[in-house]
Amino acid sequence: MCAHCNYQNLLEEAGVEPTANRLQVLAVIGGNDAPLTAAEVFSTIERSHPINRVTVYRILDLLVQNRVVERISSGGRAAHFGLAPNKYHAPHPHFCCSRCGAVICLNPDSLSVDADNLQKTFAGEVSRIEVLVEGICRNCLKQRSNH
Amino acid sequence: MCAHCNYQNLLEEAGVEPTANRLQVLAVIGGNDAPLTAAEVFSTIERSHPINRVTVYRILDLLVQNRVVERISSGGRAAHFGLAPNKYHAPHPHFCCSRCGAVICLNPDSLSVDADNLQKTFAGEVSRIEVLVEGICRNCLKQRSNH
DNA sequence: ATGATTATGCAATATAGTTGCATTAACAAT
DNA sequence: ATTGTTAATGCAACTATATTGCATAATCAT
Repeated sequence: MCAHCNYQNLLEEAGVEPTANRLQVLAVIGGNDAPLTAAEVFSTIERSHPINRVTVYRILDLLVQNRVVERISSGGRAAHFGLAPNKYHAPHPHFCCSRCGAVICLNPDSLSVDADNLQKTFAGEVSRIEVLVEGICRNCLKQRSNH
Repeated sequence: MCAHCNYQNLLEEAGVEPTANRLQVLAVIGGNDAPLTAAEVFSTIERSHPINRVTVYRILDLLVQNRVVERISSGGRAAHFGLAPNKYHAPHPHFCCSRCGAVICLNPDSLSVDADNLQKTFAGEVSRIEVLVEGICRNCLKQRSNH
């Protein structure tokens, strides 16, 4: 759904063989405006094309490993997957509704994180900073005020 | 382990009946410098006092609900639990080692988050902002350089 | 004591993810 | 074309984590 993203190129640039299944997984994730769970990716693909659940998990791992896809820890149990930041997609925080479990991408500049001090006080190697905003989404707020 | 925290008071102020099990759970969490999984809390308590696994889950839910304890989404599968921010404990980011799974509390001012724009662009109700730093911890870095 | 409410225990179940091994596909070297 | 090699996928079984429903025990106000 993103005009800039050629999924075939994304995979090749990451050094990942662009098989049909991998392209499907990536297209489903890239075509969604909110990050999806593995189960959602699986059932979406399955509607049009037979694929195994385990294959989806393995492809997701592979794509996360190669930074094509980003694993987002939602408040709930299942991880969510979205396109990893790249030259067309700025890193951005995610919102998790603690009522309905929805995961939503927030505006990249709705929050700014200053990590300058981190290097000074922490001895590990940092690869990624994830910001998770928790609360009640608009829909759930509406429903709650209804009674 | 925290001189300021009286667990009994913490529970009472939160409106939670301070039963023996709840005090144990809270003491184990408060007495640890890094957030623990439910399984870790359970097995720690179990060593000195019989308790059911499910009870631990229920108490953790209750304490999270009442903001005595904070649920931290680590990179891995199991949630981690630490003391929720209160007047003696500033909110702080957490580090997750993607190699060994360790979860570590970072310095409260190692990262600063500016959420001013969030209200302007987001219609939900925000209750909490969680910052998760992912990477390789010091120990794993050492081990890796050993061969 | 009696009854109501809350907390805990126990067994069963659900959910998410992983593993081991078999099969198939892709492709290079004869 | 045939063979061998590697990579990708499928399938079944399994593991880890968390949740549920219902029974029992504890607590507390009458």
